[in-house]
Amino acid sequence: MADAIKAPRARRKPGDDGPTDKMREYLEVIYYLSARGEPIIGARLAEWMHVSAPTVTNIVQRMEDQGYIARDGRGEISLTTEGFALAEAMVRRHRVLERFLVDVMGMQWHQIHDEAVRLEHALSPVMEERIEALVGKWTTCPHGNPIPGRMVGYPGNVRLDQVEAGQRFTLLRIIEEAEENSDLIRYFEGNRLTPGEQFLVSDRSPSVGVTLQREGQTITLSQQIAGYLWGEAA
Amino acid sequence: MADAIKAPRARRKPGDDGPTDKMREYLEVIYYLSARGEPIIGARLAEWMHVSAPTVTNIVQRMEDQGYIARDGRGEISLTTEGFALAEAMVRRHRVLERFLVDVMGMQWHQIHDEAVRLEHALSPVMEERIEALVGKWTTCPHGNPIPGRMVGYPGNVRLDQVEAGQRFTLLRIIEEAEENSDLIRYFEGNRLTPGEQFLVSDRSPSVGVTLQREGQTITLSQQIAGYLWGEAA
DNA sequence: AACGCCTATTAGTAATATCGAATGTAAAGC
DNA sequence: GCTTTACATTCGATATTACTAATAGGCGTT
Repeated sequence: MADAIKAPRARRKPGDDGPTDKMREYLEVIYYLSARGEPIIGARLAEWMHVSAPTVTNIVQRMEDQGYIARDGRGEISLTTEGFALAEAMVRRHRVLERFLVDVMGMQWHQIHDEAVRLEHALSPVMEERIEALVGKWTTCPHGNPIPGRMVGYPGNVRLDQVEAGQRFTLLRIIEEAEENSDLIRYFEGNRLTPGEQFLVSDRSPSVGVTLQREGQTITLSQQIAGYLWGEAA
Repeated sequence: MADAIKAPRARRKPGDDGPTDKMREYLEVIYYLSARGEPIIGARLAEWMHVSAPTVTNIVQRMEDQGYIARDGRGEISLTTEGFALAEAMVRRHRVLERFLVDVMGMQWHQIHDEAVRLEHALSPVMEERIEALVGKWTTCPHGNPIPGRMVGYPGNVRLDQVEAGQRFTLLRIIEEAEENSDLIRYFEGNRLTPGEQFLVSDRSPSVGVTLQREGQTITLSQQIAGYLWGEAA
């Protein structure tokens, strides 16, 4: 009867299939960390994934066994060729989805990251293709992060927490690390700290943070928050 | 850092939370079986879910413990009030999603059931509300099955395999049981066996099945296949 | 050198979801 | 009445994802 044709299940079976959904999530996070230039260690992954250290050890070991990541002597993690391809595919899916959620579904800036995380493991290739078609020309996600494969040589690699006082700064992207925190995203949106905006960096110090000027408006951000905002300085 | 606000994970934790995603899937299937009027037993669930009998026993017992279903002396399953509400919410989500996948995403008839199964566990309430808004006035899924809460007193409760020869039959719905099989759905679509179509039932016998006439076209369906097509007879 | 922090790993446990094998049970057929 | 078939269950096992508690290494400060 109706069990003649069987749709493949999302969840992986026992041993030798592909990476599990969770592994894909970890790969995606590793991609974000390496884009930020931070050392990729278990403790960082534990923070991102909101899990304990042993949980990370466990999964990381399995991912290493299956050849998605490698580790040097000091435990630092890097993506293998295969792992990188998988990670990039996830990131692509995530950012295209975010664009879709804003443009087609009419969702709000601060809602889309979590929703994309929910959905990105549940899309069939057909659905992914339809979404790609609907987002059209866009080359970045709504927060300004480049969609892999749709953009080469992305600018915006200057971190606001490293811009000299007196320089002009054009905000181009709010990095993924900040998107986890929807209150923060709401704050950015409410204060027009969005891709494309320009500022004068009037002051910077490790203790106070970064002070921005624009049309009579003054915004002071902590060093940490400023590190989430990347763009161009001139 | 970015772990201040934590999005709730889809997957359930230990004991006392809500039903797991898998339990929700079983509840949905139980709803379909009861709509068909079939006895709801473990073996049917095993077929639908493509799992072994022990797997069903395991999950069914946990669902009973948690009060979503009840069983009579002979092991027949029924939904509790709470289980029914959960099941209906899943079915609603599924059918609205199918409509969305056709109308908004431009997907094809035979693709949408599987895709909806994938996605229906990954939608946030916000996303669900946006999808509802986009499908507008519709009261049924693309296969003609009613969306709970959007339709009362649905007609189309006559099964084609029980229509007397000589009667006219208006096809109104292709039941969920058939949707699993995308080849079959493709066949229905290719032969214009779609909701709204009218036929003359020219012949019916247990061995041969049901024969339909329309504008010089003759279609013969097995009893089993005809049982997937519901509508009105006159 | 000793203390403490960050990090990683082991060990042990748990929940979920799955399996195959074996066993029981009840209805249906002969 | 015996057998077959369908169905349900128990048992033992595995994979994945998680936790806590305890252990241990490295590195910097006092």
